[in-house]
Amino acid sequence: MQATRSTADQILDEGRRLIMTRGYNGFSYADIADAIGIRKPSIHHHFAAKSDLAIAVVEQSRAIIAAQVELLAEAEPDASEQLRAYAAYWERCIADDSAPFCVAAMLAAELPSLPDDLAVAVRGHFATLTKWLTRLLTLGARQGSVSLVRSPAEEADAFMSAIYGAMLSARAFGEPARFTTITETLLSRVVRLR
Amino acid sequence: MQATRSTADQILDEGRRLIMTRGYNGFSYADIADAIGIRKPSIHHHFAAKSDLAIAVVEQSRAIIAAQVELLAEAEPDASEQLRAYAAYWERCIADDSAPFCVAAMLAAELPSLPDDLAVAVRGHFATLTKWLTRLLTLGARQGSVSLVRSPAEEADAFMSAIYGAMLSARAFGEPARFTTITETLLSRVVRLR
DNA sequence: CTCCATCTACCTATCAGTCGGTAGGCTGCA
DNA sequence: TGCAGCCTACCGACTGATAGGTAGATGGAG
Repeated sequence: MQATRSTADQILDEGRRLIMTRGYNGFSYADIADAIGIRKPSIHHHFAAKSDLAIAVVEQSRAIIAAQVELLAEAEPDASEQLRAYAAYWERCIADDSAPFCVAAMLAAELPSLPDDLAVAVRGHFATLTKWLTRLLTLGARQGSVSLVRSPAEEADAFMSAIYGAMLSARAFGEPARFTTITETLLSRVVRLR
Repeated sequence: MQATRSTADQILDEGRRLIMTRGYNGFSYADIADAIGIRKPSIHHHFAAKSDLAIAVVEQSRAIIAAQVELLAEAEPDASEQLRAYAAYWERCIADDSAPFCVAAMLAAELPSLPDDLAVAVRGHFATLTKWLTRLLTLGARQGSVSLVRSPAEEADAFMSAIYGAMLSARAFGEPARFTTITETLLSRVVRLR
């Protein structure tokens, strides 16, 4: 274990930050080079093409989310609480500005202009996320802790959309707190009182 | 009235199309020049800077929406029906690919990297839209056609977020129909049955 | 003659990416 | 022990393409 992060990891971190704030078309290798104090060609040594870096960022995000989801399922058997925890996770990220936007959501908006292989990775995230949410809502309906007016799959899509829309609103108004208000409104419609 | 659109209008139209599909950082004056068959510097004659063009696109969109909203209020006094009509408007746009994404939503995602004057115009759209939706939901609650669990302002934010999130989902999955499914789920939660 | 839209020609800055090369660490072998 | 051979990480200098933007000439319409 080394004290400082590896160069590849630093590039990955800065790449994630830039994609979240400016989007794929809004940053360059020069930005990353300046930020971490190396020269531009050195980045190509670690990530041959810009799309390779973006794909690595997306895949890393997916791995982190998958791990979080698994951890969450073990720690909290109640589906509605898992739903809350998912929203709370994004709340924290947006409030402390560590992740003011979901990487995949940002890239989804830019999808029509992205390289094909990157687009595939982005679509993969959405497929995985809706699958998980669908399972979660199905479980919640069985447990009686969430109330659905539509099929679990349709409600999962609507829930995910609302979360990502809330991120957009928070950014549009420059008010991170807006995310919290919106998701609370959302949850108060879906989660059954006990 | 002339048979063909003015060059400025053609530039505006192509600019709107490009912002919707690729975002502000995803297109150039060269793209527009190619699309409408003029040289690049001719665009500068009509819109001095790229940000001026984008601002014009946003302002035009806001004017169109304002006119539509006014027309809608006259034609349909029921708030829940106006809400449905608003969703139906976007459904049509996304289904026929004439406007697969809201210009302001796309720009909102890119906000941190936009020129200041453009950012102001974008934020203006969101302020106007939430104000209208808040009024509409207040009216709906009074009429008894919509059911709110939170304040009209909070519900308006949540509704708007859900609509924009639905656009993102439709794009992420490459399925325009997804927008319809999601907004129907949304409306079924808000609009009271009679 | 004037004005306006458009043009050609050009600018500087930056883009992603390539090239040849170097510094230094590790490995295996004599 | 010493050294050859290879490796990773990084560099300066560069490429062709493209970015947004400018200057000044041209040509047609009122």
